Formats: sequence, structure tokens, C-alpha cells
Amino acid sequence: MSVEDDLHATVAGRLRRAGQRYTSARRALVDVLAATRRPLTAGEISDADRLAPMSTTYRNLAVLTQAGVLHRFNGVDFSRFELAEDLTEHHHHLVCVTCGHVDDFTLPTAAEASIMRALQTAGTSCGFTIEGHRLDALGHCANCR
Amino acid sequence: MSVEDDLHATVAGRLRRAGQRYTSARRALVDVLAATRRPLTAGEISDADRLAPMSTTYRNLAVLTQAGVLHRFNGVDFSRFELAEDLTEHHHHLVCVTCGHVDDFTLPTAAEASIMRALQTAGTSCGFTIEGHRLDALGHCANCR
DNA sequence: GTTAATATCGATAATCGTTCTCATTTCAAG
DNA sequence: CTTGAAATGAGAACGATTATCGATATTAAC
Repeated sequence: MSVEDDLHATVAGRLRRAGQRYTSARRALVDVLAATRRPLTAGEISDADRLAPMSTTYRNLAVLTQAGVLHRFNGVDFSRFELAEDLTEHHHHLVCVTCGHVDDFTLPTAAEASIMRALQTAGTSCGFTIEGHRLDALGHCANCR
Repeated sequence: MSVEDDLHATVAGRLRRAGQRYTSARRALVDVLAATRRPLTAGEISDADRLAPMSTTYRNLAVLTQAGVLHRFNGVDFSRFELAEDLTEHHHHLVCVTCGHVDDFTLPTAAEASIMRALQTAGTSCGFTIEGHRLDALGHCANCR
């Protein structure tokens, strides 16, 4: 069983649990995101997926997000989507403040652990239950420097 | 000179440098944000500012952001605005993924330093020049738990 | 102070990413 | 096959944000 089959099997399971079907349109959408190392906008996904209709793209993005397959985060301009972290690996984003380009990167597990410890401490003192975090590095990419 | 006067003097300077005036509407907007410990949406600011017209609120939010007085932050639902960090202090956000509420919190300086060190290392290997970071904790607030 | 030049205000229209509607098509089960 | 439920796709609707433009206020020069 290839790693792609493994991914699709996991996605199919999550959709089934959510009472949804794993149609070819949704499979194509997952393939697009699995082939990229950065979060994509709905327009980029529609383009990459042979210009699928926006209504279908948006609906399936919502379904897949609801089922825990995708993760949505809001940029300055558009929303972007990526595979949920437990389907890939925990990572962070390098955001170019000039052109808006986003790349992925990872931190050593020791750094991750110390961040989560610090957040737990701060969160409980504010009455929040911390479940995750979002750490973006802001700067300039090679093109915009 | 009170701390509020100091803030207003700094804001006036930045607007002047940007070729803009510090009008009473803009002063009122800064006062609203200075009196709050969390980023506010345009609607909240308009409400707090005696229901100022949305068009004026949005235009002044854009002007003040352009001048480096405010920082725009995209929450789960709407955009939110807060005073720029160099006018207050470096801090992070607790974001409730259910209701979208956002609170501020700070980390010990040791934790901040180790985060920046880790980001510098990761950034240079991707060709990015790192200038800052954005760390948000995601979870549930006291109401939504 | 007056005045002219210029920037801001505020009501409204326009924009645009996103969501909703609904008739048509696809899918899975019997 | 049939049949019923779910998904699709074209287009309308929505809503936060932005642009427009005449009225108003502020600044600077006299």
C-alpha cells in the first residue's frame, strides 16, 4: 500500500465517520493539496484541479474541513487550505510580508515542546483551554529582499 | 505629560510623517484601542466610538495601519485591529476557535528569545529574512468550554 | 481673522471572496 | 435496472470591506 493510498484510506474513513462520501471531486482536491508544500487558496485549488467550479470547490473545502481532513486559516487577502497536521506533520509558515507568499517549515521537537509548555501556562491563567498553536515567521522571501 | 499624551504625540508624529492629519475622529479611534486589552473588529470599534460611520472607521483604520500606528490581525471570523506592538508591548493572542473571541497574553522573555533563535535558524535555510513572528494559541475560552 | 487650498468626513454604491439555491446528475443499495 | 439520497454546477445572494464624491472641516498664507 503506497503512502498515497494510505492517505486516501484515512480521508475516506474520516468522511464516512462524518456521513459524507469520498467522491472523485473530493479525491482530486485532496490530491492537489497533498502534492503541495504550502497552503493554497480556493482559487489556486480550483485552477490546479482543472478549473473545477468554484461552488463545488468551496463546498468540498467546507466538507473536508468539517471532517477534519483539512485545516483552514485566514490570510490577509484570502483564506488558505492545507491538509490537517495529523495527516502530514506539525509545521509552521514563513510568510513574506511583501508578496504574501507562504512556505512551510518545521522546528525541532524540543523547541515545539517548550512552546507548548509556555502556552499552557499562559492559557490557564486566562481561563483558556489550549489545544494548539499557530506560529508564523514574518519576513521577506528571496525574491522580495 | 501623561502616558496617554505620550501615545497621542507618537501617533501624531507617525501620521505627519505619512502626510496625514491627526483628526478628532482618528484620535477617538486610537483612544478606543488604547483602552482595550484585545484586538477589536471594525464593528466593535465603530460601536465603542459612539457608532461612528463604518466608512470613516474603515478609512481611518486603513490610514492608521498604513502609518504604522495599528496592526491588522485576521481572526477566525473578521479582521481585527490593535495598536502596533512598539506602542504597547510584544504579546500574543489567545483565539477561541468556537466564538472567535481574542485575548492578549505575554510570554517570559526567555521563551521569546528561544523562539526567535529557532525561527532564525529555520528561516535562513529557506532563503527568508526573518523580521518577526506571530504566535497564537488556539483553544476554547471560558464561555465556550 | 479671512481666505484659498487641501484633506477628511459620511452616505452610498461598488467590489469581491464566499456561501446559498435549486435543478440536474451521480452514486450505492436492493 | 430502479430508486432515493447525496453531490454537482451554474448562478444568485450575502456580507465584510473598499471606492466614490459632494459636503464639511482643517491648515497655512496673507
